Amino acid sequence: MNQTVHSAKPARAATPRSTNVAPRTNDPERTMAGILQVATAEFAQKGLAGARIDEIAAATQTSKRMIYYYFASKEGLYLAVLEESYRRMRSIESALHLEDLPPEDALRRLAAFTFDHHHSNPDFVRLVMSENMNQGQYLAQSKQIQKLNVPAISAIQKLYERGVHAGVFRSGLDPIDIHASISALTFFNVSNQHTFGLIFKRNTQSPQAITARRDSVVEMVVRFVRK
Amino acid sequence: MNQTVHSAKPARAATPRSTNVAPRTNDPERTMAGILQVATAEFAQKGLAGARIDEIAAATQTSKRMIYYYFASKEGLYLAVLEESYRRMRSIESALHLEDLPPEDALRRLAAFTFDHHHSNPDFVRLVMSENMNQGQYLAQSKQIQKLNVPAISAIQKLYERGVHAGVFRSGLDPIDIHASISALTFFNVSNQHTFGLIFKRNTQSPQAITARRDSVVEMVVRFVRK
DNA sequence: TGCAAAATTAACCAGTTAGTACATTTAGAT
DNA sequence: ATCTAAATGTACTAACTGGTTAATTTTGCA
Repeated sequence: MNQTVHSAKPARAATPRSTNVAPRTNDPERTMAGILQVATAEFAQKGLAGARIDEIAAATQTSKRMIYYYFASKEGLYLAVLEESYRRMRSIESALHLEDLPPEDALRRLAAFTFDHHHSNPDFVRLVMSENMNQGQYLAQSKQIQKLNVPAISAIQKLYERGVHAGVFRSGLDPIDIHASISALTFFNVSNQHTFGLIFKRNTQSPQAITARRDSVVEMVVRFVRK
Repeated sequence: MNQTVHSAKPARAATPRSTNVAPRTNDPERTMAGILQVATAEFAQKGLAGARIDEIAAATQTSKRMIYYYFASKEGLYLAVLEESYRRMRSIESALHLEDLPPEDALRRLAAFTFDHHHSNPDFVRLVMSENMNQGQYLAQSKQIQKLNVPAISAIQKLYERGVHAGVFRSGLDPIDIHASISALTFFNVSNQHTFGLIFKRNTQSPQAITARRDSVVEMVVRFVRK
């Protein structure tokens, strides 16, 4: 499947060798990005052990050799995928502007947003599941990732403290604990959809079911902190 | 590692062939149970794709041949492990006697019990994670499993209805939705412990942390249904 | 323009892994 | 005691899979 790359760069007509074959164009960034994109889908779908380097290579516009050239090993590629996914995830989270809303509205918005966020990024959810199956051993190797948490917590912390001062939230709660509950409720909805749907014979992913579940999750979070 | 099996059955001194080698004793049930036990640990640890039949065989007192004799394939063994785990899990759940308690106490007990249940059965949690990575395709094949859900829901349903009639729970809630929330909060605590602990630099599994988290989960559930 | 480093390709390889062929032994029924 | 079916062990294999070797092409720069 080595089709012509419709790159932004113009395909120069360099040294036409034998036939009218398009010349190779070097584009490291595009090559890496392409590999990462394909690998993300593959690892999210099948996990680290289930993913196949050959299949990733086949779905790429480049070759297997390039994977090893840029990422050194299957594990190296997996870690790169993990880091990239976390980074993208956190960057989206930042633009929520919870400061402008009254505390309870802000909390509702945060919970609903997190719910939708997980729901519309199943690949991220599955990568996190996969990494937990690996006991977090790859994430533990990442120097970059462990810095990206502070903003998420500081947002919820500020919001919570505003609510306490305004007299609408009860005091003595732990922001990380609140965050854990929000994550649990919203993550599970995606991560366990298959077994849960199967056992309770419910379509948990219909638009109605999703809306109802989101409302329930938001309500649960709000009632937990409300005075 | 073919040591003598200390079976309940007496090792008959049948036809001493050449040396003083203990004679083989046929014990299908023990063989199957042994395979299942080892395979449960292996699949829970590494998932379907990561598990190795050779390693399972090596950890058993029997041979690889026996795995295929009784379970036909790696997938067959995996499904058997999944079914057995679900069955064991549900059977423990049944003896809770929630009927004897006032509704809110019963709900607290149910939530706390589920929390402890997941916490002390990480292999089960990991098998469910693994099966969700497989999109539930193996659980979907199981005829037996999908019957075991009714008791869990009917318990929570009765409890909830009692609470509504007693005027302590608000009405209009869906028992399965309540169950989903309890499951989410308790399951996540085990399933995502590695990535969560890593990112928030917390030991989420210390006795104190576990107790605090359980209290928080129970409180959250109760506040959700309370009037 | 020439050249060294970076980027890329294609073919290849050795170890692993699920699964099997075949011979043998045990258990229970007659 | 004999016989048959169930149970088991040993050794093997074909395909897969992560990774590599070695040669080639492109690119930026002096």
